[in-house]
Amino acid sequence: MTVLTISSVGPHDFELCLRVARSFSPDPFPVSPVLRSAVRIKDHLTVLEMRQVRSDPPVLEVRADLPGRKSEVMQVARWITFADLDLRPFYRLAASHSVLGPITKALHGLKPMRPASLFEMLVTAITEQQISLAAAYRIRTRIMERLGDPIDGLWAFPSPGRFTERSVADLMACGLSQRKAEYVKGVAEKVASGLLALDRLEGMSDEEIRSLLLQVRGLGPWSAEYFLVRGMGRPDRVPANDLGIRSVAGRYLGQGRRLSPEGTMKKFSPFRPYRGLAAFYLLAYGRLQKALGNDR
DNA sequence: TACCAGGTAAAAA
DNA sequence: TTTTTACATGGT
Repeated sequence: MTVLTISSVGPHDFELCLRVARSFSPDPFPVSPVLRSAVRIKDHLTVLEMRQVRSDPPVLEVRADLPGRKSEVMQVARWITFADLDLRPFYRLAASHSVLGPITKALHGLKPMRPASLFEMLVTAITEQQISLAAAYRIRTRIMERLGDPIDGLWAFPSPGRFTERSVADLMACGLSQRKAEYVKGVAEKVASGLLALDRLEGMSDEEIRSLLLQVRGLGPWSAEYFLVRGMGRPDRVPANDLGIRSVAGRYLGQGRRLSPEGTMKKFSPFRPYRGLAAFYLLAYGRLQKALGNDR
C-alpha cells in the first residue's frame, strides 16, 4: 500500500465536497470522510482512497495498492479532487453579491469533483440527456455491472473497448434508448480508435473543445458545455439550456420560477470568468437545502 | 395514471 | 429553412 500526500491550493473542505457530490446521487450514501474510487491507471485497475488530513493549508492523503506508479496516482487524485483549483479569486468576486456572497461563505472550501476519466464523462452526459438524473444513474449502474470491472466492492467504469465489443442491443438492455445506445457506441469507437483524442483536450481552449465535441453524433450544445464544466472543470462554462441550472437560477437569482436560457446567462454574467463555478455553488446549495428538508 | 425529468437527431412541414 | 416528433427510466 502506497500512501501519498497532496497539497491542495487555497481553501479546500474535502468532506463538504463529498457531501455535495453524494447529494446528487439518488442512493443514500453512508456519511464517510473517505472517498473510495475505482480507477484504471495505465491499464491497471486499482482503488484509490482519498481523505483530508489537514485543513489549513489543506492536505489530502491518497492510498493505493499500486507501487511504482506514484506520479500517475498522484496525478489522477489531483484531477479527481481538483486540488489545483484556487477558489479565492471566485470568492473575491462573489463576496459582494447579495446571494452568492452568503452562499460562498456557507460552502467555504467547496470544489467540484471530477470523474477520473473524460470518456466516462461523455457517456454520463449522454445518459443524462432528457431524462432525470436518477433514471440516468440507474442506467449507468447497469452499464457498470454488465460491462465494468469489479474490484473490492466497487465498479470501475468500463473502458471504450468494453463498449465497442458489445452490440447496440446489449447497451439497450441496460436501459438506454436505441438512439443513445448508438451514440454511446459511436463515441466509444471514436475514442478507442484515437479519432477523438481525449488526452489532448486539456491543452485546448473551451471553444476548441466545444466545437470538436459538437462534431460527434450524440453530443449537442448541452452535452458539450456539461462536459466542459463538469468533466474538465472549466470554471466559466454554463450549459444555458440546462434544466437544473435554469431552475436554481430562477429560485435564487430570479423570481422563483425557472428562467429561460437567455435569462439564466444574464444572471450569471457578473461572475465571469467563474460563471460555471457560480452555477455549481447554487446547485450545491440547493441540493444541501433539499437534503436538510429546507427547500420549501 | 399521467407527467416531467440537467437533449438530440432526424423526419415532416 | 423551421417545426415537430420519438425516445428510455424513475420519481411524484
